[in-house]
Amino acid sequence: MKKTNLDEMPCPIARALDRVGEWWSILILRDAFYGVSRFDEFEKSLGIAPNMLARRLNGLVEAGLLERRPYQTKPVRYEYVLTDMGRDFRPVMLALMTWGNKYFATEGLAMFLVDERDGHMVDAVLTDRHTGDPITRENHAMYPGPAASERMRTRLENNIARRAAERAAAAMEKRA
Amino acid sequence: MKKTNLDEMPCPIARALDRVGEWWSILILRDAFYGVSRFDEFEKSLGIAPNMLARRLNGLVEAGLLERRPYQTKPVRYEYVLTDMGRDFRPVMLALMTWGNKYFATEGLAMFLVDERDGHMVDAVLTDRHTGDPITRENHAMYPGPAASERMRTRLENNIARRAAERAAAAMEKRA
DNA sequence: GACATCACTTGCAAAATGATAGTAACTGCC
DNA sequence: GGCAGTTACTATCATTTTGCAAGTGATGTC
Repeated sequence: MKKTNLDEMPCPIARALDRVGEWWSILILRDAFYGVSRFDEFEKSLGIAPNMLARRLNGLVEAGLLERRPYQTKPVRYEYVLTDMGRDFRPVMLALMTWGNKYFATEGLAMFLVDERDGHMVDAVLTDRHTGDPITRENHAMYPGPAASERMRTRLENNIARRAAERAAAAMEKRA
Repeated sequence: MKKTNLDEMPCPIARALDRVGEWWSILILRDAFYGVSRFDEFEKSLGIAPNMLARRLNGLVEAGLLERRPYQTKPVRYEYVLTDMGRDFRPVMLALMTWGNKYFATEGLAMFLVDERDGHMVDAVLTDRHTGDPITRENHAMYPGPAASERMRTRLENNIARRAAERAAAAMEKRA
């Protein structure tokens, strides 16, 4: 979350991190997904210092993930609620949770995803919306688009070429 | 990426962030997914100062996402490659990319996901591995598991109760 | 009128970041 | 044999960020 000027950085991952890449931001969003919205709730829930919390909340509001809105007058008090952009961040959070559960839930699960229609525990996987196929290393790769920088295009094309070569070698292997 | 002692923090999201939550870490992983593996490649690709790069690479190795291994002797030179844990981080990256593309690709796409079997562009969605249903705000929620802290359990249960009440109210509305 | 609530701000020490420069172990070239 | 080039770093240090502790202001409650 720093000097990165966007012209030099068309990468969607870098731009996303520019919004949520600071230490507390994602934890604040996590709480927002639980329905936490008030300053003191965040403060207690996270154990964060109030000045840090104020800085991060302002940052997330500026970034467009949270909206600061008054919930009472006399005295005016504000709460912080997710915008559409913020709500759309949920898949990232769930992917992070899935990964965390897989590797760091050494004393058992602390939380998991449930389908509330029938109460079953859900294993979240990324799939192709169109075909329904799971995304895999074997079948899927990133490709440069029209807005890619030169550097990015080169990197991605190198990767694509390398993968093609590997596949060709594997096919040879199989035939032999 | 700091003082957080794990006993106080069973949340899988917090633990995940403890490993990859620092500013450069995820960008380094992004490059690793493109096949970048050498110190100077990362340095050039990211435009990062070498001391920072060394710190982050060491961090990611310690965290278990990268493996440092010699690729030549005379002189010994090391490269950094993804471990299984690192490779499993890919869905998080792709979710981040999807979100970034949706909101910040103002000059057009810089990169996108392709199914290389037929070359079609993929829209990645999180789904239930078992049923294939997409994960939605309406149908899915986080539930506390056996390893949840008291605070976390309370927060999640509050959220679940709030959602149930909202659903009940919505059902009333519909009936009327 | 003392106390509590809530959303913050201020001041400051400690820690992290990052620009610049340097090192170490080689290889290849003339 | 010497000198540039490659690669993977480390060292130094100014700047920036973090985060603890304390304070503030508007209001309502006992």
